[in-house]
Amino acid sequence: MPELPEVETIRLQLNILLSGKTIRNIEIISQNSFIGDSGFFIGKKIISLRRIAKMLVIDFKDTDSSMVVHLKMTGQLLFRGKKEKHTRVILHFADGDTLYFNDQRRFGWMRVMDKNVLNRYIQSVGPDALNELTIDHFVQIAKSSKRPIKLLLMDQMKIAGIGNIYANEALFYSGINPSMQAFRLSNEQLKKLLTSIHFVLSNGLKWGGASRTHFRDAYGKKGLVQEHFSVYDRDGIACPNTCGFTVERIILGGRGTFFCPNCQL
DNA sequence: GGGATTGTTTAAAT
DNA sequence: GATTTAAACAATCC
Repeated sequence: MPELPEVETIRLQLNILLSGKTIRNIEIISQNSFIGDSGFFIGKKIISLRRIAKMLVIDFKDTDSSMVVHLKMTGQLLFRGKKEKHTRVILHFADGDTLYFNDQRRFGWMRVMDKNVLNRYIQSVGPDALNELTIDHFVQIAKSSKRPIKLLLMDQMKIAGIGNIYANEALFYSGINPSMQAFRLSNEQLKKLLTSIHFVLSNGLKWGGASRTHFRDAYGKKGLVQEHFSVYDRDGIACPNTCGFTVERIILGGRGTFFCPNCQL
């Protein structure tokens, strides 16, 4: 479930913990969890970590390839972890430190990615929802789409970093129905929505991410966002605005969608 | 044992 | 051709 705040939480931690370290060995426990030749990174030194949309990019000195990680639903990256049932890959560093990649459902992956391939991907994703998205660009994106606004928010090719949790929450804070066609929203509504997006994402980061089920930070700690959910995973529970209605759950684009039918029109 | 779960990709449809 | 929708996929839990 890691979305922008969760991945960014881990990136900030690992950037400090791993920068300067040299890979001694990569232990692959589940073959499918590491794509490409892991041997490529042995002896290579980490420069720093980047986040592209929901992916983590580890850059190394003197190479044209990076190590890219996608946590998908249940992935975890634990610094100095220990081997457990769902450990898929272990990075061993020259100084004896370790990084464990655990992934219960094995949807996530680590891979070797050539700079050209990575740059092509970077070109294809939209502006980062937290750091790059301007109101002008947001209006332009919204006005040119007939899709329900929630699906547009979650489309990484249009806007990068927002997943199901933060899409639902941002729409609640801006009082917009998730099914509303994007181009029908007024400039005023879009402005409010962008403010809400920045609000829920920066709060998500402040609280260390959402750990409803699997998410843990690099130290194995849970985030606190789930204690602040307004609508996500709260169907049948009273609207936080105490308007007298309860949160409803519908399916939109095949995904669970939560909203207050009274406060979000 | 079927349905729900996620983000991404690919194919099909408009 | 571009935009949009649907299905498929990875694997596991309840």
